[in-house]
Amino acid sequence: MNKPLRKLRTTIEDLRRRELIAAAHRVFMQHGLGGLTTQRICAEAGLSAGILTYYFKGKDEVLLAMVRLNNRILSQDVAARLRAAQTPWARLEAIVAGNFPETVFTPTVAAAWLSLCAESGVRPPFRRLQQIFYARLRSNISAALGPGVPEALTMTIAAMIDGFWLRRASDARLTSSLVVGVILQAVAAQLTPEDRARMAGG
Amino acid sequence: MNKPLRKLRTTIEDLRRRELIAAAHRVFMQHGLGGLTTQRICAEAGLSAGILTYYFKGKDEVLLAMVRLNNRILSQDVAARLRAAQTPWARLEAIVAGNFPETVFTPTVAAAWLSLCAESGVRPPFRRLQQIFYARLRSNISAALGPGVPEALTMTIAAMIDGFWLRRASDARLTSSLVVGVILQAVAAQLTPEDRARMAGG
DNA sequence: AGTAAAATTGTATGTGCGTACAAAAAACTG
DNA sequence: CAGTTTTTTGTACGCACATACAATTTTACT
Repeated sequence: MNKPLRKLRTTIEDLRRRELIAAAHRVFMQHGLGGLTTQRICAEAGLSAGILTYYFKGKDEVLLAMVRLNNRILSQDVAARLRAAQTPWARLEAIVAGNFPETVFTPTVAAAWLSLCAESGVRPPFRRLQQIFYARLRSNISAALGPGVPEALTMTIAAMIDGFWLRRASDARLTSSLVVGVILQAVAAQLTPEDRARMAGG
Repeated sequence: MNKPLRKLRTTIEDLRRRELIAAAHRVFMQHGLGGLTTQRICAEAGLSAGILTYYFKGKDEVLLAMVRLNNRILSQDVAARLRAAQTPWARLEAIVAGNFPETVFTPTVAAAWLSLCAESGVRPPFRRLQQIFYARLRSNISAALGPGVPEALTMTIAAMIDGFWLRRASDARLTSSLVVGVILQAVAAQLTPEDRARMAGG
């Protein structure tokens, strides 16, 4: 009888993997990709230094899993807000606001996010994840805007979201609500009156 | 007579410093902040490994000087374009286009730039330089737009510039001309017809 | 030419990192 | 409880880096 043994094995293995990935995520948020060391990850998880290579092939595997977790968290937040939205305009608000959660839009997190984007530009696996993430963002924006709205507007919205995150790393005064307001106002100014009416309607 | 000796001393010292800073800049553009090692800097300058600590207090001094050089290059490019511009709208075009030089707007450079921004969020000296740079960018935009145009528009323009640079690190298709066109179109759409006329006029 | 100063080299030192691994501890099985 | 497997620990190795420094070469001046 080795069924329960195997089951426990995988259970503990999955548990530890999740713990380490979550710990890596917390360390990443506070120290960025440069300060994300195996020692710190294990310490944050309350485990010993060498445990990482027992459950993972190496640091990179943890990193990729951590990025996936990061993307999942953000996407789920946006998805929840989208479900609650009733009008196209409310859906746009949901996407924009969802990309600037009050408690997360901090210089520290922004710097961490930037360090990841910089790495994404150099390392193909990270780049792929980044592209998937962006594709979903673009798709969400396009869907919210509806047909007939130019693709260029989608690009500018995505660029503004990224741009304000980049700026946040160095700007202590930037707040979530300010940024969301500015972006939404800019979008509204670029829509035709008919589009505005349609999106406010339903 | 030690006058010429002193002169030569400072001349060579200045020369070497400039060479090392320029070499650091080239290495930075290609390898980012993470790949910017003292060995590589010295090799790029055609000098030996230990020379760096002879002319600088340490790596950080070179880094800061390198960032200043980087900002100066970008600022001078924009300044030259601004001098050639005749109308407010042309000045705005100069600023936007000047932030996306064709030969520089590449994934490699974008990744390097991002790695610097990430570091700026964490290290105060870098942050200060970044803030100075941004202040000038904002000031240029505001001056080009002229009085009466809301501050929010300035923010969105700056954010779009940063955002497209961030995106460029992961997006192989993004081109300079495309991005400049999209930004200018977005700005035009947010201006009142009167403002547009005024800016096109003179 | 000769000598003192300056400039450059090459290497040594200490640090922090990722990873490998043997030993210890814990958990499970019959 | 003894045996076996799984899990965890602590440490050790190799590598890359920034920096310090003694040795060497080059330059400047009389």
